[in-house]
Amino acid sequence: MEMRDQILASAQRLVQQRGFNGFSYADIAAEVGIRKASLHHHFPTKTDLGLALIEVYSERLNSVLLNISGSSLTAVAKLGAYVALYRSSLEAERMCLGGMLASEALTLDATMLPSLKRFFNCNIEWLTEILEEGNSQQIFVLNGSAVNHARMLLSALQGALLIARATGDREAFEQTASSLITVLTRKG
Amino acid sequence: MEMRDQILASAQRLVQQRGFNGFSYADIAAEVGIRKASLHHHFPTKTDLGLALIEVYSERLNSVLLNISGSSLTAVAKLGAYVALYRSSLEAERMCLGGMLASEALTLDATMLPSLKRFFNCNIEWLTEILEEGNSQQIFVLNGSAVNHARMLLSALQGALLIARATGDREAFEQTASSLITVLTRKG
DNA sequence: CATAGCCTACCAAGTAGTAGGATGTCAAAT
DNA sequence: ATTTGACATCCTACTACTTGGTAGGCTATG
Repeated sequence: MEMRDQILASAQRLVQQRGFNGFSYADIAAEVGIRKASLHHHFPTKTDLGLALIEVYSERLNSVLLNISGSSLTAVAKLGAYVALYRSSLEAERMCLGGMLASEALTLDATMLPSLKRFFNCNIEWLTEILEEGNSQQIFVLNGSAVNHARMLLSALQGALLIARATGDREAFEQTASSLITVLTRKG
Repeated sequence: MEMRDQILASAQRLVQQRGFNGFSYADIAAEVGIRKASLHHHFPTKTDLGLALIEVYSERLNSVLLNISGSSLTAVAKLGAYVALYRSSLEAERMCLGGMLASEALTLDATMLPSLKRFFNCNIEWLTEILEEGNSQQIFVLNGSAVNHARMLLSALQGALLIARATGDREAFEQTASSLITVLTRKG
């Protein structure tokens, strides 16, 4: 199972940096040191590989999110930890895997779309929890529903990562991220 | 010049829907009804085509934005008109051209990146103007600087479009968009 | 003996891009 | 007014390369 994980790690990096249409089996083969044909033994089609990538990525994210939400951090700090995930993507010049695949949605095999949708839903559900937690403790000042704020946060972070990665303006990402928190926590 | 415009229109649609790495000269050729080789007469390389696309797209956007900011609409309504641009992209199943290219930034010829960066700067500058206008009229309640709010708006709309297009959840886009306006206009 | 994992060798289709020729248009020189 | 030449636009035909994927064989491990 070692090789399978190497392949997944390489493919994940390639998708996050170059997109699903921006790399080939040859790229992975060169990186992990086996032949192209051998890759097809582990993942018969590129769609199989894509599905596995979303699954692994979602699982790993879920476990990280559970760690954060189960911690003793304040709601604000939990949100900060979530933001930090995007920051480290940016530092590695990687887009979020979900966001990258989302941009290519119309070119993907349709079987990948439900998994992708589930990925975003998980993010929103987790954010909603944290927002409700912070709201009930009067740490956050929500106007609309928590789920709407969650959607806003997710969208803004995906967009900020998207743009900062392309422009190379890391400072813009930081400003956007802290504005997002400020907006939630300010007393009117 | 008719053919050149047809090519640009076709290519723009293809980039917005499928990404710069998601279409080929053959796709355009089939759509506009000339041969692949003839396309190279108008745009010798795909990078030339990409540069022209950003330029045309930016110019058209700038003229739309000038119309909005020069109108007698309230600042909130001007923002609403900006949001409407994203909404119509979503309805056409298109990503913003800039956002799409941003996701593929690491695979693009580096000569395209400065134009792309300029595109995002134009958006932020325009949004900053509108926010300052609304702030001085006490229509908006800004916490941080106008430019930070502008970045947040741009990021959130790009992200909302990205996600809604992939999940097919148009309602999520609307909720996000109206949350963004609410956050700006609420009195604490 | 079966199967997992890898290999060489191959395939059909698609990629951006080039060479060179046909046709037309338009402006300057005759 | 007509010829000439430059240039624009398109074409057929092609190249060199990459793409995802397959066929079938080798070897080691259970």
